[in-house]
Amino acid sequence: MKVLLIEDEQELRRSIRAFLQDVGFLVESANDFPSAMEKAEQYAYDAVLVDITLPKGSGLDIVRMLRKQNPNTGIIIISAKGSLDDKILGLDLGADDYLPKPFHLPELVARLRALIRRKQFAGNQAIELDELRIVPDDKLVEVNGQRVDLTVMQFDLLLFLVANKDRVLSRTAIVEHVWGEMADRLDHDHFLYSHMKNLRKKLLEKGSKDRIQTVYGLGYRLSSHA
Amino acid sequence: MKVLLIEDEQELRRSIRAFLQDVGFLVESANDFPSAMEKAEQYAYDAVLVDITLPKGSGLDIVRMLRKQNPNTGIIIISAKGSLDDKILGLDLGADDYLPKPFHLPELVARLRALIRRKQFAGNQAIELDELRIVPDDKLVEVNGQRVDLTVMQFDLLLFLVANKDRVLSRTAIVEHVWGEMADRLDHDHFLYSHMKNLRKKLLEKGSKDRIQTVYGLGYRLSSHA
DNA sequence: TCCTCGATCAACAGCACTTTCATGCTTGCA
DNA sequence: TGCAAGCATGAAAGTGCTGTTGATCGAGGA
Repeated sequence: MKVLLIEDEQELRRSIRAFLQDVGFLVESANDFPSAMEKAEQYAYDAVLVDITLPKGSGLDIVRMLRKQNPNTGIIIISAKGSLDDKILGLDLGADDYLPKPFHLPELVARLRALIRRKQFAGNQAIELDELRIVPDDKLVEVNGQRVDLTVMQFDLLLFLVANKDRVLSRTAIVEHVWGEMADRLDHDHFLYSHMKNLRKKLLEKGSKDRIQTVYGLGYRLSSHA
Repeated sequence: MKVLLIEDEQELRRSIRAFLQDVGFLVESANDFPSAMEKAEQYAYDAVLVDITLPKGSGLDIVRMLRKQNPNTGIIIISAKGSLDDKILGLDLGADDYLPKPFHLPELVARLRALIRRKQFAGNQAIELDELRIVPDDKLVEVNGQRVDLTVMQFDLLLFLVANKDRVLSRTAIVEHVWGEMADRLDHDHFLYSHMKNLRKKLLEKGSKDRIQTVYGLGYRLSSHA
């Protein structure tokens, strides 16, 4: 996994780089706008981490260019400005995630991993698992060629399960990823039960295999070879 | 999270131990070289804190041994010698971090937590033993490619056995490591018998080799070359 | 405005897992 | 060989987790 790190503060750049390399990424880095642009144009990365405030330019321009050039590159904005505008603008331009400084490095790694996994399923490519077919961009799910109408929540839930197939996912992890920030509430589990039930029901009704398994005491797992 | 603390100064050892336990670590400690070596060899810890200057030996030898034995154990050197040589030597030998005395305990905890998290991310790899395959993060166990559904207890138990493969583990040690603090109020032997039985049964059912051996009067051992 | 549908939430019933218990088998040693 | 201690087994009790049902709430459409 190849990552481009665009960050002008030397100390931060070093620590991020070291940490990422520690956990197995290949890292290249750039410390100002021109060199970042050059590297970003020249090579294809799996993911790019970009600071918004750079010497001689704005990270937002890099985001714009990257997105135009290659839709498969994951883009995470890291920015000191906690400003909502920046966040919205960045995501509008096509960034995939936004991480305000200061952040914990393991958090960055987690998001990076999640992003790369997601990207593998992106594009307009369908994900196929025997009888199950999912087209993320079209929000389409089919079982044996027959369309299954899912609500947005159910769709996102299914996508997250499929993107992490054969892994046990904790309820907490699921809620955090699918419902995002509003996950602070207490009574997570019970409303997840309901959504799970509805999702399973709809899939089974259409004749899908019983792929979503409950792992007692841990969470859920979607099996690829049911 | 299990930590081994190797430190000869009694007062310091006590305060570190107390502090770490307060914030939720399970702590074992050793106060001289031989006993440290014994414990370090005997069990797999999540992390080891080791003082360089010890009675009857050097902490550096412990670092060397630990690193050779188990790449997944985090190692932090704590040393009064601020000498650069020691630091470099220690890190070269495979320690993950270096903390000169005197230090603040919260600082130690912070580094310890960071280290363990990093190690967990790095340790995302599967453990393979012929027909047996374990992916800790996915809570996945496979025998000849076929999934084995284990309960949480069974999984933790198996992981501990595998992490200490080819080593005889006493019942007490197993219970303490897998069940942690609540180990006191349990009827040790009897319920371990049950869990062992269930674990063996599930593995054998899927066609695994008979790896878990009973060592009469001592405990159990999981063989890597069954 | 009412109506419908989906999201959320609480309560309860059922079940899986854990732990204990009673019993019988195996091992090491005299 | 016999006996004590150590170990395995199956069954059953107890605990906590999960699925289900159904009520409430709010958004969007008629």
